[in-house]
Amino acid sequence: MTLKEDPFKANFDSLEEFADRISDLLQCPITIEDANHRLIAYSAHDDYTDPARTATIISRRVPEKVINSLWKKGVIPALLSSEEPLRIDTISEVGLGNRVAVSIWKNNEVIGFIWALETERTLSKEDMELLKKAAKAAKNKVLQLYMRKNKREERVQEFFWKLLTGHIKTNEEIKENFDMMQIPTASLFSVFVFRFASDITNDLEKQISYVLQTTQQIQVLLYTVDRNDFILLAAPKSPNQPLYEFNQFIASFATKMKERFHINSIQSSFGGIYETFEHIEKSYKEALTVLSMKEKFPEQTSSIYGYQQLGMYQFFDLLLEKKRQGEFTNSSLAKLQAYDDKHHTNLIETFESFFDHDSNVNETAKALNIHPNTLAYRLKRIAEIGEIDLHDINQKVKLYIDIKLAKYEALH
Amino acid sequence: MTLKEDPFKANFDSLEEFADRISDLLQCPITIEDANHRLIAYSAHDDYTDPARTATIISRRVPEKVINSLWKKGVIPALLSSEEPLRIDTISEVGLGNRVAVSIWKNNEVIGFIWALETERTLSKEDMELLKKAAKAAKNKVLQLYMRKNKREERVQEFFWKLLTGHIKTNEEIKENFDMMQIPTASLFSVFVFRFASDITNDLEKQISYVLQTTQQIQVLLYTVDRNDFILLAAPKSPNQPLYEFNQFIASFATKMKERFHINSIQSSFGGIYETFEHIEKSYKEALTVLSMKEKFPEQTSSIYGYQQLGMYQFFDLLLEKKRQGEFTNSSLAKLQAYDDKHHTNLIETFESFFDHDSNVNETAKALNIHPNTLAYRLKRIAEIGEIDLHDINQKVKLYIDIKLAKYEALH
DNA sequence: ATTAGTTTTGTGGAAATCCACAAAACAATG
DNA sequence: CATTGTTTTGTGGATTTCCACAAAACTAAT
Repeated sequence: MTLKEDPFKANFDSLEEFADRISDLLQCPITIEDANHRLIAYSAHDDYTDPARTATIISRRVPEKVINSLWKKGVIPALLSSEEPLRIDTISEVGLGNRVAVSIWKNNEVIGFIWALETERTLSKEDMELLKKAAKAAKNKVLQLYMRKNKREERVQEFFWKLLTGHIKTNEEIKENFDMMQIPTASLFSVFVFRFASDITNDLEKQISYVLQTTQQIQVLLYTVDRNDFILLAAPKSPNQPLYEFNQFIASFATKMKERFHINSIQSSFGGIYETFEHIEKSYKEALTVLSMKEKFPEQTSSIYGYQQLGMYQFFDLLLEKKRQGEFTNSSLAKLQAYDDKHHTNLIETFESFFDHDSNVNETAKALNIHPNTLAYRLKRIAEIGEIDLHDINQKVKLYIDIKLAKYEALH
Repeated sequence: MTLKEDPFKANFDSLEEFADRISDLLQCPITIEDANHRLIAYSAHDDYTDPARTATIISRRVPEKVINSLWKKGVIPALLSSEEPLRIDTISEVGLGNRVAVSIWKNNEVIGFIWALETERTLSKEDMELLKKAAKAAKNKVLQLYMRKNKREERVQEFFWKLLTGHIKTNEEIKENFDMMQIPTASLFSVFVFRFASDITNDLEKQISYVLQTTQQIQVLLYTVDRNDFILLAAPKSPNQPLYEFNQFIASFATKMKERFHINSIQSSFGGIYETFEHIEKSYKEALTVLSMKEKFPEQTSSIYGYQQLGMYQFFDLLLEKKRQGEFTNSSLAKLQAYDDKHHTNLIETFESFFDHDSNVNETAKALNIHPNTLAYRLKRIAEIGEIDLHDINQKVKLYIDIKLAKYEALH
């Protein structure tokens, strides 16, 4: 095979050099990414590049909206299932001009992509063939990067577990490690847990990792896997609305996993949002608490992900313990329960739902499929039978908590 | 002194005999009571007696409404301050006909009363003198009764303390003791604690005891004193509305102590209402909890006496403990607090009051002396600053509890 | 099947709450 | 002292809630 037949036979010092070589041959700007769409290398001395490429180079990763759009158009799935180069037409919404892409393979796995922008000229069939060869030639270089990353990854994982289990106590020590491993630090962070239906396989881990790496809604600091839990330390992009950002992230994570990999039924949560790293263990535990509560109160907590949002459920374990010791007997609840049992009524459920719906008569009636007047009548009955004053928030809160607690106890 | 001059010089086997003797001499029905208006003896073979006397004999105590009325008219205070016989005109509301009364004294203390009904005839001045002598002669007999009672009282007190401190465990053993000491048992009961401003003196104890003995709103089973606490085991008259009865009793106890003995500022409470005697210790502890909560949350708990009514405050000690361990951090509260501190606003107080008033805008505005619109504005601000959803009852309850808890912690 | 008691649904008008907007008061700042 | 941002008060009208009463449906027991 002559150099003309395989122009990438030569050795290259760096991937940058390699990118320049392709660029020279094809006469168009070249970008090389890893499997997670992080920039590995790009050709220099290009006259024109489209906004998407510029943004990619600046932030050293492909912008999320571009990735999203490529998924939606089916580009990435196609690249992941074939070694053939693929032409992508302009997607002007995300600043993407015409281009050709090819995936870089190692065994049966995609480990990167090469992009060629068709700014000045359109690639011919031969050019496409050349690009395919380039992808094959790039394999080893990209793989080396991967290996190095993996080794580092192992050390980082060990460190993360130490943090999660509270084996590193002082903030200085933690910061030192962060610096040493070149993990970015953040002023605010929280631990996320994504619980999958079954144990997380290597493939699944890669897919999750892919979604995380390409998500730019949050800043990923560290992550690891524990059986069917995917554990993540992450920081918000801006410190103003961390809660909102985190919730957004969880929602989009779920939809992405579903749309792209057909994985549903992920239970997600995150712990408290803290400023100092000593609280990582705490945040992790809190995230686990949220998951356990979501299991026990699916309806109530369906839209709750953060420990903050867990509200009063935060101390249910504590209360349950005392309840078990026979502490909090509630005669109102006992009376209502007795009445419900005897007359097959739903007074307790009615009260619970009413309180759940912020004491809004109409909403509650709708939720229970009853007439608002029926609700009013039942409430009057509840006050009579349970001997409670429905204007006394204290009694109401107590009854509400006791109802939830009884449910919780039944499930536990 | 001849028998004619002092016709009571002779010995009498019983107080009944003594009552008959007075009755013979004065030609009218005679009733002898102890200091607590319990019937000690009464003359037989009387043709006519008024309804008040009949009721007294039947129930072996003067009906409460009669006592109340006698206090109101100033009769009892007069009898307690003078040895002279006193004529009382008909009080038809309570079925009391014309009569003459005299108190029985021992040293400087009244230990009983003699009542002479003027059914057939009106007593002359000489008759009144005779009655006074009778009162003097009755002293020793009545005193003997007292002594016997006191001895029994001591044993009973010891027993009660064992119950309060949980030193008698089994229900059978407790019942046995109750029977042995001839204390009436009841199907429902609770422990009351009345806390006075200073240590309870002998005099005060007698006054309290007097009010208790003459109260017929509840059934007094046992009582004792612990420094400035008066501890009482009592049962409701009927098992239907124990809560209501107990609350009524506490209110009337307070007014009576105030009106009759000018003692205000009694803190009252009662524990859980139970059916089996093993729970006496628990009920006592609960009553103490109520008092401690009343001390810490005077406004919120001013109309609360029963442990039941304490509602969510029941588990505040528990929560505080966890809070101390740094468990429940509430970033919403923290943010609101920071804002309040910086801008000298009252967001937290506003929210607290709003929740206290069952989310009623008008009431809250009135309580805070602000315009309802101001309240609406503040609530909007609270939602923004604290990042909480004011339609989410869970978050609201949590914030509310955290606010109260912070107050509680500050006080403790 | 009848009946008494309880529960649910329907109706209409009084009362209250909610909402958007404007105006005024206030505090902090340079 | 003028400016700026925040907070409070005022107003009018749309909307919702509340309440009392009547009617209908349902349940359990005779």
